[in-house]
Amino acid sequence: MDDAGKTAAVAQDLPQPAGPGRPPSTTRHQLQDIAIDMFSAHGYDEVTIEALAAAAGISRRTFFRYFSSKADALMADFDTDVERLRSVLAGSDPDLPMMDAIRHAVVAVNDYRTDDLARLRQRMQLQHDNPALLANGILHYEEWQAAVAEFAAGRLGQAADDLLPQVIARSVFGAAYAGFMSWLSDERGDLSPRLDGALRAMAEAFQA
Amino acid sequence: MDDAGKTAAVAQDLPQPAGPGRPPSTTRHQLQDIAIDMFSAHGYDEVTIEALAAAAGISRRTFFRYFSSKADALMADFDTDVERLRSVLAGSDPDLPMMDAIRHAVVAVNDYRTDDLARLRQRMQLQHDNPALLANGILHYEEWQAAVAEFAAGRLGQAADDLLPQVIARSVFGAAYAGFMSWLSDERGDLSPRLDGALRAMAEAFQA
DNA sequence: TGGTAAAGTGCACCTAGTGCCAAAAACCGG
DNA sequence: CCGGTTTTTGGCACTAGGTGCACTTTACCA
Repeated sequence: MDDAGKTAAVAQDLPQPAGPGRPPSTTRHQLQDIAIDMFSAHGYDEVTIEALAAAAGISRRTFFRYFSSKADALMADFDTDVERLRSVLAGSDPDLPMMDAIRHAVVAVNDYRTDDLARLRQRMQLQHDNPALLANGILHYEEWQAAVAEFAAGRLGQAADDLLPQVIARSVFGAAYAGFMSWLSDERGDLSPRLDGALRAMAEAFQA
Repeated sequence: MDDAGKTAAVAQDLPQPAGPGRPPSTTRHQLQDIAIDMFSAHGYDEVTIEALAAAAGISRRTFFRYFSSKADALMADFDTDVERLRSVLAGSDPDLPMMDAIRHAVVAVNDYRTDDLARLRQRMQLQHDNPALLANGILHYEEWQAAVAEFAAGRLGQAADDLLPQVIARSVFGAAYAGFMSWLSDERGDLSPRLDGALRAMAEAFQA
């Protein structure tokens, strides 16, 4: 399957067709990469949007055409991740118990290639170190939780904003996030087993 | 026990002793009340700190001596809530199963009096309606989760940042938050049963 | 009455974010 | 080759949150 995995995230950034009008000077991904590097190197607060835009060869004003906020520069592809989560959940085996289906989907969606994983680690590290990034991140995670809630609701024959689907979605997220943090604290560990372990641990913990 | 419950939160705002130096013009609670009212009435984004400070009879600069940010104006007493959670957890019956202890503590800490509950509802509503407030809130909730994680770690004989305590703390928070949201969506419902129900639902959901 | 400590205030300044409008750079049909 | 169209870019002015610093106000105490 070559680099089809990468394409999923980059695709919408490179619509080769090139219709009329002036072509974009850069892409969200390019900007994200620059942002990750600069934030990691000098600290989030110390990097002004001015400097970031300059490094990318665009103007300050143009930066805000690519991202609605400075913190969002790290969330370029997360929204597509949520889309992938949605589709994986939708296509999961109906005979599989709900929690297993969710766990498999979460692990599958986060099965990045090595270099993407390194990038993700940098991003999570920044988010872990800087409150502003964590705060902003949660706004995106709401969508992630909504995706899980909708799936759970479908399985349970309830509405997505009913108590049980929400409890499941939000506690699953919490467990998954703990898995991410655990992975982050280990210099050399794989993400998938951490996520799987975290979600299994939750299920087990609440049986005793 | 009269209004001892209220005192817990207000106490540190009214240190009657009055040592040397100029006495404060107001309190964090007063400011919070004003903020809740103004935000609810005109919308969070529309209320400038200038206006808020003016309504409280202080200067813009002074506002930032009470709160480190505009959004924090709604979090005046949350940090003391976390302290209460910590002490309730610490004093819980060692024979009680961990999850029961956590559930009881969470419910107990959120057993507000009627008027405080109305205030809490307003606060949660604002937080639900405004992304900036939700984002800021999560920063405080990290402390809440840390309190639960430390308790769980103690019970399990692990470190607070080990995987399992973190999974428990973060999933419990997720479930509790779902309980809060459920309570919020009902015009007339009690908070305690929602929280209790949410935490029980989580335990049950992960057994099947 | 003067001193000291704590709180308030004014001011200058930086940066994130937005609205508006003009300029640049691609494409198209003639 | 040219003018029109479309899309992105960029400059400019402006608002508002947040901070550092120096100074003033208001209390208590000796």
